[in-house]
Amino acid sequence: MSSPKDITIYDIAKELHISAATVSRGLNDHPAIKKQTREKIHETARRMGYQQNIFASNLRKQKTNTIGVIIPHLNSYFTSTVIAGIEKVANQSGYNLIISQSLESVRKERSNVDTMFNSRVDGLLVSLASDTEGFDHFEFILQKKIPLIFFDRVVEAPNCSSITINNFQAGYSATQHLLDQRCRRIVHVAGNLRSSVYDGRHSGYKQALQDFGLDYDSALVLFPDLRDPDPGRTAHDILAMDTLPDGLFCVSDTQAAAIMSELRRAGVKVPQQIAVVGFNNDLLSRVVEPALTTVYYPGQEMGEVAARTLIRKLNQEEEHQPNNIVIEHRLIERESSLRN
Amino acid sequence: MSSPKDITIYDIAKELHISAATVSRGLNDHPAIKKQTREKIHETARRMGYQQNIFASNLRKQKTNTIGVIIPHLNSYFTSTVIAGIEKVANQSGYNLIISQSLESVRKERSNVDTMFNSRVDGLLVSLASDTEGFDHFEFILQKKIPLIFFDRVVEAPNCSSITINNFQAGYSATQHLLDQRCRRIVHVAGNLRSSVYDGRHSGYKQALQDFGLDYDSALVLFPDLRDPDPGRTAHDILAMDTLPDGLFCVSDTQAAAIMSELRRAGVKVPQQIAVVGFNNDLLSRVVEPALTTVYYPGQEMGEVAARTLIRKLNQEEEHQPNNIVIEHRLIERESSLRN
DNA sequence: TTGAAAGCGCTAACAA
DNA sequence: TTGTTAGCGCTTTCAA
Repeated sequence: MSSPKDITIYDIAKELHISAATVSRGLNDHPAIKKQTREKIHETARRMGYQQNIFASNLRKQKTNTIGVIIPHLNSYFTSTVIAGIEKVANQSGYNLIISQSLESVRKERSNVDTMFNSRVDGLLVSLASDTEGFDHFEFILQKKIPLIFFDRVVEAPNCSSITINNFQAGYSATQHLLDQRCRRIVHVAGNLRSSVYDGRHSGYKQALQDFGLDYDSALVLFPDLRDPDPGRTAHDILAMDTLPDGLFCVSDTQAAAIMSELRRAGVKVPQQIAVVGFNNDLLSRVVEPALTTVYYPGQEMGEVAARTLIRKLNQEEEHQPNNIVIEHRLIERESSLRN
Repeated sequence: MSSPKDITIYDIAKELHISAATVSRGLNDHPAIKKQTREKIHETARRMGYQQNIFASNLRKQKTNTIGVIIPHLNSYFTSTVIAGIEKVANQSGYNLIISQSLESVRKERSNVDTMFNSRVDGLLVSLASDTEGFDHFEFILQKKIPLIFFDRVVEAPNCSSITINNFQAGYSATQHLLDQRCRRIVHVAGNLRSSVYDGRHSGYKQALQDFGLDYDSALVLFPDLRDPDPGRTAHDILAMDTLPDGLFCVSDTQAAAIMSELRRAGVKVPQQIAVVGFNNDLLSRVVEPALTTVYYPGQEMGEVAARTLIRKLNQEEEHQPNNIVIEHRLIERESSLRN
């Protein structure tokens, strides 16, 4: 774990002919310690190369100053901005992070929760795997009174706050945008409807059609496997439809971009024949051709809000009224859907 | 940190009328414990909802079973495959991970190293920020005898193994490929030359030109800020050149894709007028149009090898002969550079 | 303003 | 095969 002999507070105490308790207080800037003593302690600690032993401290304090973060995938622009936001707030408040990915699998998620628990995280920030159903693998976390907050992909749970966008509204306005562009046969490339975000977007799609007086046609809703997406097949499915659709609303930019690229390879004109809307404002949405219309929502802010909410709860700053915080989203119109 | 009263080995011991030491041994499957006792211990532990207190264990064992990983950015396909590889091997061997990003800044990297040290990681896996020069902020890690291994973006350091690809060769063959495609005026969009990977790729580019009998022209080598890339400006710089180049070798796919998209927007034909080669085989390299020729190297494997090497060292399985492991790379030819 | 002392939960040397 | 015991390094109560 480290070199033969680490410096402890006892070494400092001996050096200064004071007690270890005083050294401990001095290092933690306890107000009862004389300023002069405190400074001497700090200086000696620095000189001797002292490093606190967090384990001893944690063991004693019954607190780890660590926040666990469980996310479906590291591998996206959105996720990495969320984490940057969490990290920023956490570091400001003296918390460390343990991050792990569920890779969209409940099984892995379950084991992640266990690991987090064993690491005695003070609190947990979770965005669910897309095939997670139910809440049972979090029950014991709540029983142990470990604060738990969901973000983005959430689940209704007693006593848990959540940070989301209004996915229904986002799906609604994405679809409405396509309708405004004179699309009448709109394919929705959906995600697992067990997942709150995909369910919301799908419902929004449905409602927008209905409000426009169009029938919902389940043949137009596709469910590719998000864990192992094969945009080639999805594109193929679309091309094989009796009547080609004229609009495409995908739950992610990566899906949208990949499918769009396949469609164009097959000679389909975007947006003239098929207008395309993605989701997330991923980096690639600006790079593909045509640039993707997409729904933007601020990952960094979502991360910051989630972390701040958790830390407030950890500090008991307020009665833990669990509440649902909704972050703003925005449709960004680009060439992939503009037909005028 | 958890509910009022956690179950400890003493509770189990009392329940079974045996000693805490026996419980500890039983839980750790110590061979000296009778099978029957061991099973009884495990079962009681499960029944009572026992969870090990890692801090007490770490404190006692002077070992954390944790590996620290410092990387420039979470936000790329390559990085996330590397981490998946590290995670796989680490979990198999019972190690946990602490991950943090330097965001391409030495300052943040330095503080990450400190945090890792304070968390008493058993070993450290590092890919350097692009502006890192020198090695001083790792000195104390080595002094404390914490095994340190670099991967991808490495630095010459005493007693440290490293896992890389041959960036010189990769840069060489990317450039050679462009020369084969009849490019004679090849722009290199480089990275900070302090960084091993970018330096290697740049040298390879240089050497390939020279071997082909072309002069190296520093006006053709651009250095965009990787932390805040503005491909618009880089593209603009290229378009403003007296003679337009006919080839483009970028140190990353994201750069290549973004610049290519700008160039095409300005009416440049790719690959006919300018052939483009990227690096990393990022997800987007297959999605952009035309698909990007790129250099592939296996992130997952790099991660696995790095983790395996570190764990071997931690287990002292072999004399720590520091060595340089080189992973294979491969040029993937796609439409963005094929002019025939 | 400081010190003495107990104990957080676990592991391992030594003893039986 | 199991138990006794000490101690990892720190914080905090109580006392001075």
